[in-house]
Amino acid sequence: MSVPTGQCPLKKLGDRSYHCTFELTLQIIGGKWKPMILYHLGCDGVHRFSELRRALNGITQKMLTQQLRELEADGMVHREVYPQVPPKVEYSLTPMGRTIMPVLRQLCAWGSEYERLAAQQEQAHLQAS
Amino acid sequence: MSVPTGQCPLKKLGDRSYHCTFELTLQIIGGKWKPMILYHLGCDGVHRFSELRRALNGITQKMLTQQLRELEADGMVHREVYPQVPPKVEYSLTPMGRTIMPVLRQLCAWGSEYERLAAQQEQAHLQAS
DNA sequence: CAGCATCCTTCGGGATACTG
DNA sequence: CAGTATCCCGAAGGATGCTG
Repeated sequence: MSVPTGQCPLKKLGDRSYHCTFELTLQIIGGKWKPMILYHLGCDGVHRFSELRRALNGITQKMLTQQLRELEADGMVHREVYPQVPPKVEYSLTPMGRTIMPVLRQLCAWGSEYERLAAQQEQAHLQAS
Repeated sequence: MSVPTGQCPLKKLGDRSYHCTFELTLQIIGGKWKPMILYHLGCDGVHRFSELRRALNGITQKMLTQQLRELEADGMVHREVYPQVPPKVEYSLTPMGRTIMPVLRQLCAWGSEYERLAAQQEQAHLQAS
């Protein structure tokens, strides 16, 4: 596994460049909204645009479109357009997209554990005062 | 494990609020620099401020300070100040901070796999044209 | 060396209006 | 419904100078 140091040679993949695979990962699934988008698509399956928007809680239409297009370009998300009126578009994870789910679940599990420990400490702190 | 939907009730932990533990995780270790900072501290151990800055490749002093303070406040990073001239400050992961490393390694491994598959496809595309 | 304070710029992203 | 297309603001973050 590549170790992420600034000293690594710059790699290229398509029009993207990065120093290590960790950085590559962050470029693909990092940012403010992408992890949540992927998580929703992974947990609940296929989603329409407006469903995703409601689920994301606070994301604007512009941002959601933008992030989905980037995920699509990176082969993580599939966009299915139904040629009908009114329009219907469904988003889902590609096979590649599905491979990130175990890691996202781990992140979520880590959060649960952190929550548990932090709550304990908060409790202890209250008792001390 | 909590499912991340906007419909969940808002939870509180300290002065932080979130809808699910996945969101909590992102608040703690998400953002442009934090994953890389944690990864460096986790892989290479203790780091001085200037070492980290060099390793991070492009981060400004202001950002590095800011991110380190937030990680410290969240119990992920330990800051050891040596009272001497010139000053020396060393950063390392706390026990809590170390618990995130397996997940970060998974993210890195995922990137390697993505890189491999994407490179294959790029190759196939070149041959076709 | 490891910061803090300040100023200043960029651009992420919100609001709004319009379309196939 | 699922988008584009603009306009525009404000916070994120860069540059610089100073200090214990």
